[in-house]
Amino acid sequence: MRLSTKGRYAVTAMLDLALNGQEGPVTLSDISENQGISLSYLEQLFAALRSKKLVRGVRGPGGGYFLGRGADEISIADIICAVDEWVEFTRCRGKEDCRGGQRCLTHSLWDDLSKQIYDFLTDITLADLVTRGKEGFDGCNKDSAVVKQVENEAA
Amino acid sequence: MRLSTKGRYAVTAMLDLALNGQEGPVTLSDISENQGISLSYLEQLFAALRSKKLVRGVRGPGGGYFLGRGADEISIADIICAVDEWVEFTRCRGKEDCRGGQRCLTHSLWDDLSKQIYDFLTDITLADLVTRGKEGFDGCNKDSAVVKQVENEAA
DNA sequence: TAATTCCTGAGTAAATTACTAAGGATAATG
DNA sequence: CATTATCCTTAGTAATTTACTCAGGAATTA
Repeated sequence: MRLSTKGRYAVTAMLDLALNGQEGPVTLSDISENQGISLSYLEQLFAALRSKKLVRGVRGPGGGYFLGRGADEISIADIICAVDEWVEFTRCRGKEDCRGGQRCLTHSLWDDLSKQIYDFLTDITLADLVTRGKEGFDGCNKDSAVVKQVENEAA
Repeated sequence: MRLSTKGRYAVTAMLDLALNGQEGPVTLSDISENQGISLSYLEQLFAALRSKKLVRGVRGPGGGYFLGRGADEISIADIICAVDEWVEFTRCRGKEDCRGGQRCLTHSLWDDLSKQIYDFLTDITLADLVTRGKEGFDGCNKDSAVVKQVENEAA
């Protein structure tokens, strides 16, 4: 699994789509303005999302983007995989021999963790985020992991 | 949360340390050879790990690295945070006003997800990986998330 | 003293990120 | 039918990050 800022841009844009796409298509210009992402970069991201059928574009005036399927059928892992190339890390899978020992074990452990993260993000859908967000959210100054981290480093 | 190949190198190296550091320090040369990571890059990574007290270096012949504390007290999040700078993504936290609505909500949702991922990786320790790995592992050809993904794309 | 290891810093090629620019394709609207 | 709004495509690129090479210095053991 790979989770970079590129993936975040994609998830954020998809969230915007899930929130605003109820009564008609959402234009990239809207998302660009709402989320502070450049239009061209969005177009690049949406080319990838489109190719994985995660969004559907409608051309012409009044057009824009819809989610490609229900928000409850789109996982965070789907989105991240669409825009972040899945880079294979270990070298011992497939045809290469594993030298029967140490090296293989470490790599297997990594693979195991990688799968856990993937499964975790597969279980979270856009709909989940929207629902949870609308239920119990205390706004922008919420004690997020980011804030927590900054505080840790200050101490 | 950010999870790049750099973070993977660090986690893999720490796993190597957890597995091999039982009876004495492990040299970076060993890890370099075991995991196929260049020595200089390891030194760069270990400078970061050392500054966060996740490893302890012993100089001179017979020296090497130890884990800075018990493998059950080092989480994957600890490791990744040590080497991957934590980049703040949203712009509406702190002093900026949230324009009371849409933009803030999307960003909050992202923060929430970010926290979930962070908490998830905080709960997994090096010791967990080692234990789980030694218990029920079926080797290198295990059905990892990576393989699953490749299969999905082929279909 | 010599060897071995950690430790530090400078420099760098390759890849990735995030963007600008320029335009074509499609569809709604006056 | 001409205009306009949007998606869609391609090319290029500055800034950053990744992963590395090189060149040494510092501490410790033998």
